[in-house]
Amino acid sequence: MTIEAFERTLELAVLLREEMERRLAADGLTPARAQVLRELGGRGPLQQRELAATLEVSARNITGLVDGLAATGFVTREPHPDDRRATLVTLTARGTAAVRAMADGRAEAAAALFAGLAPQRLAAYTADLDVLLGNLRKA
Amino acid sequence: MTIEAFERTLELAVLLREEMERRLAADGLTPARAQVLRELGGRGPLQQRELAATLEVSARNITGLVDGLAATGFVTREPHPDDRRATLVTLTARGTAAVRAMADGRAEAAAALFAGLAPQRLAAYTADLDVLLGNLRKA
DNA sequence: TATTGTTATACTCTATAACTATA
DNA sequence: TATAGTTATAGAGTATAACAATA
Repeated sequence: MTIEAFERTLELAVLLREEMERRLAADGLTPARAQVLRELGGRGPLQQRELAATLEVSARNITGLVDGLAATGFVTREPHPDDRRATLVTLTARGTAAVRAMADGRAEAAAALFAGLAPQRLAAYTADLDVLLGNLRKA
Repeated sequence: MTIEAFERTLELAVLLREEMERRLAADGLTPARAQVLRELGGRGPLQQRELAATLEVSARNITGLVDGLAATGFVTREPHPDDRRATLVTLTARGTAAVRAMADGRAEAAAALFAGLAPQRLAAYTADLDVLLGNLRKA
């Protein structure tokens, strides 16, 4: 019964997304803006051009996301030292704290999600996901 | 390593959502509009009020979704026989065909997703998801 | 008075196209 | 000429609040 498993997988995806959005909203963030912060947290200051390429999104869209993050104090636009056309999107102290809080929240959510699943089952589940991810990437 | 399993689960959720959206877009539908069609397909004509309650979304939002579906020929607004305030959102022939196509597409996507997973693994995976769903609903 | 659905307004995410400043 | 980012414009999903028609 692949349909049964499929429906359940979709439901998990929906609930998980809602849960993550709730957590972000509590920090004053949206999913798209949070993704920008995560990139900056992992790679340091980035040009908008680089953010657009990484998130696979239009340059216009990045302008809006950075506008929002700047207005709420998570990032600043700094001049690029070598290219006066470019800006370097840079985390503020608040932005850095948010990145850390998101990572902590993720670990906490992970522990809560898999609570009560025996280590063997967890390992089997992870291996199964690899198969599914492989199938999805082929399609 | 719950984090590992968690990240993989999130990635599956994202890829699955993208895949489903691609399929819907090919039929000229968006996820929110498709959800309206699915409800109508399963339950017959519904008042907008009922759709709002089912999708857990504002009445204003339903107005917009039904506007879009009506403009693209998937549904019509029929007068409610007993209540002149209400409208009955009703599938057209095109809407009915889209519901059927979506169900077929879902079965096909399910088969493709779980290809290569032995029946025992599939059953174990489904059981594991039950645990995860239970944990999520508690939170 | 309460309910159904609309108009008014607003915010977020997304896109393409035209434009400015700089390379 | 090409690139970085903006303004202009548009569509989709979401929300609250005010309002008209009807119960």
